[in-house]
Amino acid sequence: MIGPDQLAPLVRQALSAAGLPDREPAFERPRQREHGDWATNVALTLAKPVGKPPREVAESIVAHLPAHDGVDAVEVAGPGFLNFRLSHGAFQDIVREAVRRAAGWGRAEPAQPLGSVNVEFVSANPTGPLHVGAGRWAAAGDAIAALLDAAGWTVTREYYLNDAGNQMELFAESVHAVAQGRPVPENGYQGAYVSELAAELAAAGVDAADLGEQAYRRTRARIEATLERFGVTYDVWFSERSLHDSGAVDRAVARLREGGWVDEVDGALFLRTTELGDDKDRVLIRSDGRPTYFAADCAYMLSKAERGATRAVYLLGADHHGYVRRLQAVARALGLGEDWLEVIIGQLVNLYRGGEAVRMSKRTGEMVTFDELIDEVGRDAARYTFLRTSLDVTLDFDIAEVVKQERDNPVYYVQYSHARIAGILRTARERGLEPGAVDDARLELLTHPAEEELIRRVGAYPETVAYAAAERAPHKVARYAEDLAEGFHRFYTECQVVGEDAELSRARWWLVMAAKQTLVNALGLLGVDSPDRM
RNA sequence: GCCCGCGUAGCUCAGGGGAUAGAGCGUCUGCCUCCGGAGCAGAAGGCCGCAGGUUCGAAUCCUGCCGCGGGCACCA
Repeated sequence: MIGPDQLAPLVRQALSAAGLPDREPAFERPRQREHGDWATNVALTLAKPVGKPPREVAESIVAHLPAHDGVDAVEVAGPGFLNFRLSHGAFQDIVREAVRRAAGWGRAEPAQPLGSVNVEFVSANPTGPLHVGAGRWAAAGDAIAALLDAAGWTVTREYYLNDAGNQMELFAESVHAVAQGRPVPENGYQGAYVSELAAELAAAGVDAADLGEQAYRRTRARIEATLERFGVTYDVWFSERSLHDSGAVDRAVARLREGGWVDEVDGALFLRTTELGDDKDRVLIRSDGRPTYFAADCAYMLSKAERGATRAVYLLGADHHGYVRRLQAVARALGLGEDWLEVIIGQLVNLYRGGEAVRMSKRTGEMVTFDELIDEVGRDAARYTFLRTSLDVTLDFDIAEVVKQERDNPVYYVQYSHARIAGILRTARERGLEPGAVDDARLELLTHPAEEELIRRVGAYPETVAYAAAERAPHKVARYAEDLAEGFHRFYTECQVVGEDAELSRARWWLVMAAKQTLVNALGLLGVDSPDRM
């Protein structure tokens, strides 16, 4: 693969030979095809310090640039860009490498493991079925975890179960009340789910004393089943209750106290988070002696570190962004290091049905469940719709729209390109094409513009994965997949794979294999299937 | 009031300080003797919210303003 890592040293040699000041050149993929495969603006940045016109600087760099097998031509263009055109040999290498590395194509190969990252996402309270908003965190958390894995991290996917505390008690009381025909308590949980649950438990002959616990277990099992159905598999389901039961909360509080971060005011224990960037101090232990949810959060964070995480990613909805400062404060108070904690805030999902807003309240029970969404639009379309948009943007999800465009959804555009390739391979087999080994294929025959463009897009895959991982931005993979699919569809329209010329057929067979592998890998990061038929 | 995010085509959204700002949907025009037309080619459609600033160069970075969404508990 020829990229900035290979080109930068050449440019620096040229700078030195031309008597220009040394500088690390920045490279970019030009938007316009005529501008080549890679471009750098070094000449523009050097023009002023050197006191020469940018194009003149650019010319002198080109004049001193060492030759390289992978580079065919270097041109000065526009205000003073250096445009690099890769050689056909470099293009052939892309096809061979994609095929050879197969499932590993696009994965980083760091010399040292990057470390162990804990990715926590969804973590919705087990007091009812997951609603549609949780779907965004399920899709995004899973994809970010996959991206970090591809970047070279050892990844743990984790769900934090809030199975202790007030909301849990309120939930149990609500189920009790409904079961006994009483009105649910103030701010309690109501709606169809709670009634159905109460009826189910009664039918199963569950003892009244056990009602709350059984309600929790069933709800938790349902959440697990929904996520499983969505294709999200967690490594760890972590119980908040276990933190209290094991004394982890007490240990965390003790540790914070030893660190000198704790004050007692009016009988309550406060963590002095203001000194650590928060806007007010936070209560750890209430004046009645009960620990807060926040105390459990501290213990939970400590637990992640003690279980070996060298980094922890918290994926939170924008409705929790007020937590960020206090979480950062806790990480500092626990001495976990500057980069240990990473909070990703995702904007919320607005749900519509035919342009009509759908409210999502768990307590009143008025909502569309995540399960219903999967039923209506399907797993792949749901995942893809969640992942196609940046997490920084509030997502308007119109169920009717996504259902209506079942054929126009971009996910099918991408999947269709894969199915088409699978179809080509079937045809090739039927017609007796023997592709041979990729190393024996005459890839130099792939000179059609549509072929070169497809190879170029396949070749952009590893840098896309690296960038998407660094930015924690799964949507960049989705957008890339659409570009790749487009490149394939254009190639398909212009070039026949299985044809008269056996050598050309073999070469194209391997090109199409490289594209197929790249589609599978990219969609795999997003948790979307690559079907052979649609 | 303070904090976070967002204002880009009719709609939903990409856009990594660069060269002529893109895609899907919608609208309009073409393309199936040929490996899958869930496709391809083309057209129309833009004060990149507004105003300053930094820069050789700003949709992109900084400041202010306007608009939209979210958050500011001894709740979780």
